[in-house]
Amino acid sequence: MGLEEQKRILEDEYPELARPGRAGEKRAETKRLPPLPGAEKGRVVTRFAPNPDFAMHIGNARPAILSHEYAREYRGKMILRFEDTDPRTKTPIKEAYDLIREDLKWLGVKWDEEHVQSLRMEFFYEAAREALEKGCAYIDLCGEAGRELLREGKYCKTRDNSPEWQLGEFDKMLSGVYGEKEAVVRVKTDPNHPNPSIRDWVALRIIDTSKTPHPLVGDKYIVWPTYNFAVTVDDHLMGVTHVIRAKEHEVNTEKQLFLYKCLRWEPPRFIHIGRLKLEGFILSKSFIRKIMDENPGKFWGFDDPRFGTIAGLRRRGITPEAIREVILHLGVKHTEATLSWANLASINRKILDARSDRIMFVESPRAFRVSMDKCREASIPVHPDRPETRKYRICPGDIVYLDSRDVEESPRVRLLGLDNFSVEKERSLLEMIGGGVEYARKASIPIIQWVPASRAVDVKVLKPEGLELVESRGVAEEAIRNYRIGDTLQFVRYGFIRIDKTGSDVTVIYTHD
RNA sequence: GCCGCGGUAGUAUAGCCAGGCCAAGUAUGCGGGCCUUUCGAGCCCGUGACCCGGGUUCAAAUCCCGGCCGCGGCACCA
Repeated sequence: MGLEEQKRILEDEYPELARPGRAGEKRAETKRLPPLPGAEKGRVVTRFAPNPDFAMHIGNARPAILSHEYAREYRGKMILRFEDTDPRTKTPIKEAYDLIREDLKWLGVKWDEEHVQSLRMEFFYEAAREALEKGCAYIDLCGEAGRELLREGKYCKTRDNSPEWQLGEFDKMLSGVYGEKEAVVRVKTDPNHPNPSIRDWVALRIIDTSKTPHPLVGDKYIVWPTYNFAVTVDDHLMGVTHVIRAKEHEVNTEKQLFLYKCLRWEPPRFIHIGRLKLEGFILSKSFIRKIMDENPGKFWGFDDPRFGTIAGLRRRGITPEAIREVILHLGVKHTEATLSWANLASINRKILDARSDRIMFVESPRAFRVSMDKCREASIPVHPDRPETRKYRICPGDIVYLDSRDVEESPRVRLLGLDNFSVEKERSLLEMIGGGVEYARKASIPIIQWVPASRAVDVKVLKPEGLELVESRGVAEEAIRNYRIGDTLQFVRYGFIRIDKTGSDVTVIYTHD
């Protein structure tokens, strides 16, 4: 069926669809998120609560983007809260606070409020006193034995002491009377709960910050809230209505509900989503740390394009729009999802296509002398959707570079924007045969990219493949110098790339085809 | 081992709560075609799935039970 016929049928049968549309418009109608349970317009408060001990990866981006999207959809607000209450085993990294802020901004996630838990310690102490006073929590002075007792469904006898005693002991904890592991605040749940970790879970513990100082507050505090306690208190204090977090928190939700109930706080709605993996990429913090340690010099840092970190994807040329679209498409499903690279690349390609200028790049270049009757001007479109072109004056005897594979595959080629030639490999000669683009089409002569030798720039292409970075070299039109680090381009018939380094030669990272 | 959650095409997702309009929609992938001075984009056509077994019902992807498989959790981590 010819195009005209297709158009006619479309217009006859579906006139409402026949209006010319652009790719962007189609994407605008991306699927909507399912409604938030119990949400009221203007009263939704969500939060994204990362631990600043590492850069963000695409898995963390999921709750961040969903929290933002829902807040926006319901005209509510979103809170960014750094959960840095463990200076001992998950020590926060000072730089990570900014890295996360940067990544979020880049992803288009805008937050309305920001808090840092290590700067809110008084609130946690206050809440602890309230819990102690109301009999929702107690001080466990049994040390290691306390945990053992709970494992057997029993508990430390201090559980039954009066609120006055509890408050008194809490002050002693704060003033440094007890060392690590000697005293701990527990929330009363059910000492016989089938899940032992839920039995009277720990709300605050002592961390000797003279040994393991906190990057923000040093050794100012020794009594630190645990994740579950800090989260519950802050979600309540900040009026969070909807918590969207990974499903590894399901048990935590159950723990937290005991506190909400005892303190008569209204709990938010909890939505648990599955973890997200990206095909062919490593996301795990610990694994990234490990391979970086084991292979000094091999990786570039958090933003290595071989990692599934936000910074890595950015450096590779993935757009925030594509990440957002993919994540919204995933929705709030409970199951684990493995994002296929092909899918991400496809969405990204459509976005990049519109905004990436075209440059001719030749991999493994081979020089050919042009043989023709007179000088000619070649016009290379900067972008197929726009009229601008780059002009090259090519004269008999000039040298051009062609991809050696292209000349292997065909005895005749059309140099894009110039003319048709027959290839004489032995003499490294291109003999003009003319005939225009119509002839090239009809005769199935491949239209290939080429680079004038007099105006070629050396280019190094780095292609991430698993844990390797495959390097190849070639030449590109000198027009590549018009672009800066961070710009994306399409190398004609090669793929999309992002400029990573400029200098005497140019280093680019291969994004995808 | 113990607790919890889930299983729709190669991948991802819609539908499941409120059973029929679902011989299952969409994206991507794959095959074919159109268009095009790129093997890109766009357009058209095609391909391909309800984990298995029982039950309830006039009717089940949807509800119930069992099995299998997958995932999460079982910290004084977040």
